[in-house]
Amino acid sequence: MTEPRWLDRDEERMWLAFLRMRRTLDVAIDGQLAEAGLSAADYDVLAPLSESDGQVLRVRDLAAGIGWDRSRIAHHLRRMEQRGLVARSGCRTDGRGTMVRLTEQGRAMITAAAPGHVATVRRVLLDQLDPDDLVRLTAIAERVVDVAGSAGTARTGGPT
Amino acid sequence: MTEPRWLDRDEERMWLAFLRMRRTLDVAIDGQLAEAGLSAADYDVLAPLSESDGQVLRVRDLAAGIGWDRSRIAHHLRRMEQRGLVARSGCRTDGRGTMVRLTEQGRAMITAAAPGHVATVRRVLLDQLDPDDLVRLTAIAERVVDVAGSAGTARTGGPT
DNA sequence: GTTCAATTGCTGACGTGTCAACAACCGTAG
DNA sequence: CTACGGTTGTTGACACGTCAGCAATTGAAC
Repeated sequence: MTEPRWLDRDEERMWLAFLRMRRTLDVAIDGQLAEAGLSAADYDVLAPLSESDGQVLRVRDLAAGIGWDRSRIAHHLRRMEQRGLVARSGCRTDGRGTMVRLTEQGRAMITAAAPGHVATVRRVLLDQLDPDDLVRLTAIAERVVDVAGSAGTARTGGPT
Repeated sequence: MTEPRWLDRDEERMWLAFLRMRRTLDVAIDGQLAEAGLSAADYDVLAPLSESDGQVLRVRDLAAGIGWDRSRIAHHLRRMEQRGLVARSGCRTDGRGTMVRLTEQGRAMITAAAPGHVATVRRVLLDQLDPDDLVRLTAIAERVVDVAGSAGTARTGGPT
């Protein structure tokens, strides 16, 4: 791999635009949520909780649902508990487990933030896509996830 | 805004796939750079330096080029300097300024990492796009950046 | 020259994410 | 029952990014 194939003009333009779009979306979404007193990570945690039965989930399942590792969610739940957004309690059926419950305040926060969040996603991204774009972008994203996922351990270019 | 328009099935599918694609790209790119001993932030700093005349840039210009604020780049340059990747020195023409120079080791690191980085970007994203996708995705990204950029201060939905 | 706002870079404090290590617990094999 | 590997959640250490505040310097106004 001494002489790689560098990006041509159009490829570099796409890549730079893609990186800038990511940053743009982050700024818009983080900013809107911040107005509601939440971070994007808070929203990731609160959304599944608010949609679950009894506003309660096991930490393991919550983490798996949003793709976080145990360490990250433990740290974040501790901080969210200190802020009064969630409450933790032991799991009755599994001594190892911990249940997370949405507090009344947490429910109020996510309820207040959700409409603006959806509106922001719509405004900055969805409104910029015509129906065909939507289909294309979905297909691209799913292809990227699938290919990189299945090739997670496997090697790619060179001789195996 | 008591009754927002929620995402329909296809919109939600696209948004979730988009978020997963972001994470997939991050994991792939961060992982490849980590094998070369660099973080994505390191790469952002080293790439412009390696392409500049004399491998030297003023901190202000470097920060502006990659879109970082002064605080972030000051912190990161301190850490990179401790690792021997860059060196700082005063600016001769402006007493406030600081010049950053790529060290020999820093040059070696970016040189070693760059081919794999480009190959990874190509493998996980570019190779998944046919020529029409490339054009579409570029247009979408640039549109998102432009719209959100020009609407940065302005308001959207409500009465102006 | 003096004054003053703007620029530039740095720092400390704080919240965050990752890594390695740990303790507690479960399920199963024996 | 005991032993043991796997699971679950937590913690401490560390790197990172943001924010507010600071000191030094510049350039322009006077």
